[in-house]
Amino acid sequence: MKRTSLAGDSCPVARALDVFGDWWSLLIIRDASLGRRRFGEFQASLGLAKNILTTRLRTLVERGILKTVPASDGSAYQEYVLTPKGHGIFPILVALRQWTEEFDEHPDEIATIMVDRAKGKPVKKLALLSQDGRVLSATDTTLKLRPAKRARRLATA
Amino acid sequence: MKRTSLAGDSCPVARALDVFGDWWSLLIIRDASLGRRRFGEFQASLGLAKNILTTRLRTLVERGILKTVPASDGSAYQEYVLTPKGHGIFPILVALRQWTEEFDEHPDEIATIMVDRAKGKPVKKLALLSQDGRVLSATDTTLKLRPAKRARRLATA
DNA sequence: CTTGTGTGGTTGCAATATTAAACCGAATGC
DNA sequence: GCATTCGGTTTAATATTGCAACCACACAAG
Repeated sequence: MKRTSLAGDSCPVARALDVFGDWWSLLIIRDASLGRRRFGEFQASLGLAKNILTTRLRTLVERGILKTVPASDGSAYQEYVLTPKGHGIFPILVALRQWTEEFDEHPDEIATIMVDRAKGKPVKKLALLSQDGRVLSATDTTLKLRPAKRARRLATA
Repeated sequence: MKRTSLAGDSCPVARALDVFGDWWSLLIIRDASLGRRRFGEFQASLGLAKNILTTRLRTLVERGILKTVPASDGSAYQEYVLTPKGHGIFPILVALRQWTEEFDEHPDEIATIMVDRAKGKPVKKLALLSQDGRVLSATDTTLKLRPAKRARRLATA
């Protein structure tokens, strides 16, 4: 089987999926962003096998999404918290949430809505904007080859 | 293995992952949003086993992400194109792309950048806005229980 | 200090998914 | 008509997941 690795892929979507594109990682990250920190909290919340949770936490730490912190409630156990790189996944969670809110067949089964903490009102949909502020749809965008980074301070001739 | 189904979960993130959260589906959707339509195009582009591609395409069709259209270049084969529900996944792809662009250890390996088709300039980062237009970070948001939909036209007393 | 319990894992084994490769019929191309 | 491509299906080998049992350590009570 050997899940083909996407780490060397040139597509940024594939590269992201290589890091947290498996069945559980994003749910662990979601839980972490909701404030869960302990092994037992994740296990109880997600209901996954403990050995799987162990390996997922380990690779998420290896990849810089989570870090372990020595303690928090005084006990000698460790906790798992998001790094900045892990917090950066937040917009992806929002996008997933909003897709379900818009397209799910049984939206009545969705338990929660995301609100602006200050006002308590639902957030707006994520919008993709151009540099001059227009809202862009998929068809308004295209991909360009990334310009090669020019070598600094090295003469090209 | 029996991947535990997330379809009945009350979390919208989990529900989305249940639909296209496996190793290949999002990459197929990415390819479809780039205009690929044929079985062979997907297989060549992704390099996955053909039987897996077969089952993935079938479940994506079942779940309303893709639909088969009878032909397009006159040949008697069928093609796979995104439904509106499938096109709705676009912001998720953008969010994944932007996460890699911001946090990947080897950003020089990313081949493409997403640009505004009209102007050719890079798009801005997805922003989460409140109803009154403030940009929200993860800590500016919280989750609230979804208010139950009240039955229409039925007196509550 | 000894027993008991909860936390945070590890280890086996059975079940399942992925892969690569062979095979195959129908549709095209020549 | 003949070879090739397209779009799969089948098969066997291999990898991953899930479940359950086990285990070590920390901590608390006595």
